[in-house]
Amino acid sequence: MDLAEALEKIMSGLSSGRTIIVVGSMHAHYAGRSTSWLAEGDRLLIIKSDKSILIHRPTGYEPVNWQPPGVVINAQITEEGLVLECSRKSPPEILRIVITEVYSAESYRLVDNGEFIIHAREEDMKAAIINSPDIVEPGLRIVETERRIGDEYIDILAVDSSGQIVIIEIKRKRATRRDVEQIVDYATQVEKELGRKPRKILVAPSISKEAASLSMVLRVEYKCFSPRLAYEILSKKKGLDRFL
Amino acid sequence: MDLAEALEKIMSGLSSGRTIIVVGSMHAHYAGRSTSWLAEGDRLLIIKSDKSILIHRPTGYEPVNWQPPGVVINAQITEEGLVLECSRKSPPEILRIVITEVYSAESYRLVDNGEFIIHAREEDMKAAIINSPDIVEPGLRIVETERRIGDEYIDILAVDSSGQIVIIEIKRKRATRRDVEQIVDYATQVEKELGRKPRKILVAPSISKEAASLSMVLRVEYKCFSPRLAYEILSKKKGLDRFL
DNA sequence: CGTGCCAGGTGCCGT
DNA sequence: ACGGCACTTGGCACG
Repeated sequence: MDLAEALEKIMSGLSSGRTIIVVGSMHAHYAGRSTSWLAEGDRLLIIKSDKSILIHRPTGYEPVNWQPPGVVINAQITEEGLVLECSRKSPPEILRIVITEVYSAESYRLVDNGEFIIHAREEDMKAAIINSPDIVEPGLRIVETERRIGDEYIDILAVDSSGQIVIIEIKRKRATRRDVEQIVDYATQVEKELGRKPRKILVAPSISKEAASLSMVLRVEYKCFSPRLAYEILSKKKGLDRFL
Repeated sequence: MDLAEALEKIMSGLSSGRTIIVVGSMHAHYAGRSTSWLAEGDRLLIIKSDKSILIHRPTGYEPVNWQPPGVVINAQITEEGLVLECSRKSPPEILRIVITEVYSAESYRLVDNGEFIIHAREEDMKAAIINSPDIVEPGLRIVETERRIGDEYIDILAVDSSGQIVIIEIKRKRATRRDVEQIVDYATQVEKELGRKPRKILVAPSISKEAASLSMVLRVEYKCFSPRLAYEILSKKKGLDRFL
């Protein structure tokens, strides 16, 4: 396809809020939070209807260059080729794309109001524990969630059957040494604020060897629980609720 | 476009290692590390030549659903529509895409050997400091980089003009409370291992108010330095080297 | 393979 | 705007 023709497709697509797909050979330069050069090659350029921009190579998950939604786009043909300058003010950054050959350039009016539901995340683990604290320990009572201590947040604050304060930190993946350190830091903050030494329970599907030995030293308890199991429990409960 | 025609485009594209772009109405279900449902809507489906898969909505940077490179793809037409089952074993997960309407389906043989160079990252800050330790403090001598302490890594280990050990932790962005805690943790490890209390210097373009007050308490020093400045210094040095 | 850590991370939510 | 934090984070380097 001709560069001039492609420019027209892009301009009309931009003005009508369509999603534009250009397949072609291009190079790009980015300057902003970082600085990058992308040499010539065949790529997929996507300009979405919210003016977010993606340059995808023919492999891999990530775009090689991009701009977030809402950039200002300036398009023109120069002796270099079809030049797109995509810039924004905060943070100040610019992506300059030079398209030298166009294999395809089309725009589409895409209507997407489809709901997106995601489960089996940390949020589900939290919900399941709030719903049934016994998952962590029999007799546990939830006091507060997302409690702010200083600048940080504690997933769940609870009280055990003997009346002692319990800090619960939830991780959806294998708990690391850092996670153990984090909950200890929370405990220090809580003790400073409430004047009582809390118990510390790390809830995660597994725990690394290093984290396990550190947790012994720092008196952090570990309870095995997974996002998948949490989701199953919640689904079952929801199913029952429908019956009752 | 007809679903059967689109299926043929996809199959031939897959067998010849092309990058496939389908624009159409679809819904999807993902199960694996998490679980998600995506209701019907207009989207952009990309199957790259390495068999990575991306479903992009008409807005935003991120794909709504995806699969990393190397999945096994099964495509067929059922009464639901054009069904793509993309699965992999480790971790076990599957993305099931049902395309009900196709606006466009094309495949392209993309050749992309273009180099990608990126600068002004943490790596550049480290390189600049190793090259000219005076940036951090006059008289500083680098001892070791990426020193492993336990399971963790210290960016730079150095010795100051008075012979005291210095731990340097580099951050490309504003230093947070957590960064201060991290370097203190490193210092504890170093003291345990080397038997001497090290100085702790946090190098970052800026520091949050909370982090600054915490650094006072925990005796963490702060030195202002940015990835951009590091990159400029390195570029200048490289330019000089060419002359000498 | 797991383990740690950076990333132009992005996105969400809160002050 | 800054701050904290999860994410199917992805990506890389290293033991």
